Amino acid sequence: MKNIPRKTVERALLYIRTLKRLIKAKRSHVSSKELAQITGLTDVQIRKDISSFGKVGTPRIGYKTVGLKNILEDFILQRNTVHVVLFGVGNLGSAILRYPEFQKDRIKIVAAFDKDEAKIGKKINGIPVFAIADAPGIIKKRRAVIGVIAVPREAAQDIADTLATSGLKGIINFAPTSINVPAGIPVRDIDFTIEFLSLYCGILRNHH
Amino acid sequence: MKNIPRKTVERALLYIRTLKRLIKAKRSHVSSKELAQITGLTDVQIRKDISSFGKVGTPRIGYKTVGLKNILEDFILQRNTVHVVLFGVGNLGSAILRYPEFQKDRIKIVAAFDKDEAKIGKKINGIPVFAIADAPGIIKKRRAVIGVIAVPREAAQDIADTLATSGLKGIINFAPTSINVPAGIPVRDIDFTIEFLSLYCGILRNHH
DNA sequence: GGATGTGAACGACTTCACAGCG
DNA sequence: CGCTGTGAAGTCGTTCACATCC
Repeated sequence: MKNIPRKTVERALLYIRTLKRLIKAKRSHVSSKELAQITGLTDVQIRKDISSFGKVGTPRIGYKTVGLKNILEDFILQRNTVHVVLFGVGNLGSAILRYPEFQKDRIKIVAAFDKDEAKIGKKINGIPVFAIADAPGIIKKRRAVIGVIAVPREAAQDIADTLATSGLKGIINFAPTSINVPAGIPVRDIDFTIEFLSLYCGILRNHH
Repeated sequence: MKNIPRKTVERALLYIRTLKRLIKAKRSHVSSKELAQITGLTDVQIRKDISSFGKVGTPRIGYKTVGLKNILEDFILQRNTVHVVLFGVGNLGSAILRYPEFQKDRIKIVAAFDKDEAKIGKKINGIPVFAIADAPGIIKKRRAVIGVIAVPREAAQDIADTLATSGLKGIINFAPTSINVPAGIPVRDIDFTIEFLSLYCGILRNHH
């Protein structure tokens, strides 16, 4: 099988989620057109995406919901559970620790870290909070793969340095700043300010 | 001036943020190369982006930090403050209400809404919480432009319908589901699960 | 006939190579 | 020279048109 483009992977995760819902609703088949309606994409795009995983649909009938879900999950996620650690148990960090959708999707936050003595030793939503100095050991012991940065901007780079040397394979960065990490460790920035402002710019442009 | 591509706009917001920091550090000029280092982009990309706003740099010297910041802000944001309303004062919603970076960047959350009677009438970080039924009136009175959906998945579509008929011009959707809105209202999905899993997929792929 | 699957055209964005200028 | 600015080439992703199959 060829290399799947990143965008296709992202949409595939969306298809998996949609298929789960359809399966729960006892639907045995679904067409690309219906998937398009639900996801807000086009039917061609969906067929193109799915075709990268092989010929799995049947003309005139569509895709088997269960079969397609399994194919996508096997190929994309390999049925693993993703172990995650989080840095920064502030407002945003706590909200992430309590985010209810992760368990359903094989994401497990296995530890949190903060510099605040008052928080260390506590549990939030069952997840223990440790001192930052303990991070490397716990990351290895709990087989964490992804690190989440939810600390204030000023502290982000320090944390990123810690992460990079602890064996984590990827970073989600909520801090509103670019962080420097060694090549080979992918970073996903989730920057609320940028999202809000760029949406606003788009609105301004459309109204001339 | 031509139409600025969306990606360029997003990066321009990043440049503005970086320039502010440089200005605070009393730097009068900066080269595309240095901006590239700080932001993690390439210098060519930065010159290309900036050139869409006119010829503002001087060869051999670089860009004037203050001048460039003003040009970008004027063109992109038009020096407005963006008024935002938020739906869903749960863990994530509360964290967004308390997010400290918004004020610095001309984003102002002017009201929040929740269906929970216990929360209505309270203030969080100075932002009042109202009943959802009050949304259309308050959105108009406070000139809100963007609505944020931070409610559970099941409630997201209902809220989206409310938003669309209240005169809001754009939506930020944190709920892990696609929402249907009338054409002409742009939606930005910020989907934690998708971000985590697609990062993980990329990691899996790179390690074969 | 009505759906999937796909090479080809198209479009958007990035990178390259180099012109221009202080 | 060193840095900006930019047309051209290249890359990536989407859309189209149509062949294919039950």
